[in-house]
Amino acid sequence: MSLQHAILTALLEKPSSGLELARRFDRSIGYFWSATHQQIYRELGKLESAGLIRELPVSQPARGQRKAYEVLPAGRDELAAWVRRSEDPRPLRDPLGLRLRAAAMVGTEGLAAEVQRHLALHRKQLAEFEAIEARDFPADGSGDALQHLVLRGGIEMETFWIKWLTEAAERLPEG
Amino acid sequence: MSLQHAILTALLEKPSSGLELARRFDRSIGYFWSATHQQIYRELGKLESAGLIRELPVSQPARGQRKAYEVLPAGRDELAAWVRRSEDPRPLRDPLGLRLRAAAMVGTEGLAAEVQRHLALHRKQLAEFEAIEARDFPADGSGDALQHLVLRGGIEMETFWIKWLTEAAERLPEG
DNA sequence: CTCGCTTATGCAACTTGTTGCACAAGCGAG
DNA sequence: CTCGCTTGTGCAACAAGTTGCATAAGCGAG
Repeated sequence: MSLQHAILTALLEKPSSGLELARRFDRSIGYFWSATHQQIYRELGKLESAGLIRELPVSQPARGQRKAYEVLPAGRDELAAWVRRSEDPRPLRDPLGLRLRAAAMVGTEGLAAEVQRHLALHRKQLAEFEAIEARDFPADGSGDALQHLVLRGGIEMETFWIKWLTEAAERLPEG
Repeated sequence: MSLQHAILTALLEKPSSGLELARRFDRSIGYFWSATHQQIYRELGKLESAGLIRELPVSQPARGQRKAYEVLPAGRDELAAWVRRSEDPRPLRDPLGLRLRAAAMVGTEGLAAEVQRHLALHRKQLAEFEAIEARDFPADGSGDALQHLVLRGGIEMETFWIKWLTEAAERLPEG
C-alpha cells in the first residue's frame, strides 16, 4: 500500500492533479518510490472511493480545468497510522547484479559497456540530487530536516552504486 | 523476466529441485533478487514449457524423489543473450524513506524505534555477508571474481543502509 | 502403528506494477 | 481555419510478486 501513502503525503504537501503528482514523483518523492501516471490515476480513484481524499472544488470550473485533489481528515489519520506501523525493508531487486552472476556462467561479453552505461546514469542522478541539495538545503540549516534526510538517502544510494560499479568496471575485461 | 534468468543461472551453477532453488535464493543469488518458492515453481513450469530446462532424469526413481531440473542448450543461449542485452536500473523502492517524508507532514512518533529496528536488521545482514566473504573468498584470491564482486555489492549496499539509518537516528527526536 | 511435525510441491486469488492504447482539449504554424 | 503537436486523463490487458491454503510423503516419538 506504499503508493497510496506516497500520494497522500504528496497531496498533503500540496493539493495537485494526477499529472502534477506524476511529475512530482519523477522528482523529490521519487527518491524512494517511483510511479507512472497510470498507477497514480488508479490509486487516486481508490483513495477517493475510500473517502481519504476528494476533488478540490474550484471557484470557476472553466473548460479544460484539471482535477485537483486534497486530503480529507480520514486520509491524514490513515497516513499518520501508517507512519507508526512497523514494516520490513523490501529486499533489493537489481538485474545488473544478477547479470554479473550469470556472466560467471556464460561469459562477460558486452557487460563492461553496460556497466559503463549504468555508471553514467548513476553519476547523472547523483549530480541532480546534489544540485537539489545545494538549492533547497543551504548550509545555514534552513529547509525541512526530514526532507533533507530523505534526499541524503538518495545521494548516498547513488554514491553506493557509483562506488560498486567502479569496482565492477575495474574487474571486468575488455574495458 | 529477471526471475527466469536468475533461475537459469542458479540451475547452471547446479541442477536443483524447486525447494533447493528457493533456499539458494535466500542466500547467495538473493543479494540482488529474492523470490518465494511459489514464484520459483511457477517460473520453473514456464521455463520447462518453453523448452529452456528439463527435468533431470534420475536413475532409480524412488518414491519421494524430488524433481530436479537442468538447463538445456536453448536455456543457456537465452541466458547468454540476456547478459548481453541492455537494461536500465530499476528505481529504488523503499517504504521507510517514504515514511520519513510522510512524517514531515504528520509527526515522527514511533519512527525512531522503527529506524533502530531497521538498523539492527541491516547490521545482521551485513554480518552474514561478511561471514560469507571470509569463508568463500579468502585473501589469496581464490574463488570466482564475479561472484565475489556481486557479494561485495551486497556488502556495500548494507553499508549504505547502515550509514544512512545512523544519520536518520541522530536526527530524529525521542531516541 | 499412528499422530503430529517437517519437507516438498503446487493451485488460486489477490495486489502491485507495466505497457499500449484511446480520447479530448489547447496551442501554434502554415 | 485546420492540421499536427503537446498536455492531461483514463481504460484494458498483461506481467510480476504476494498470500493463503491444499496436498502428499517421510520421519520420529510415544
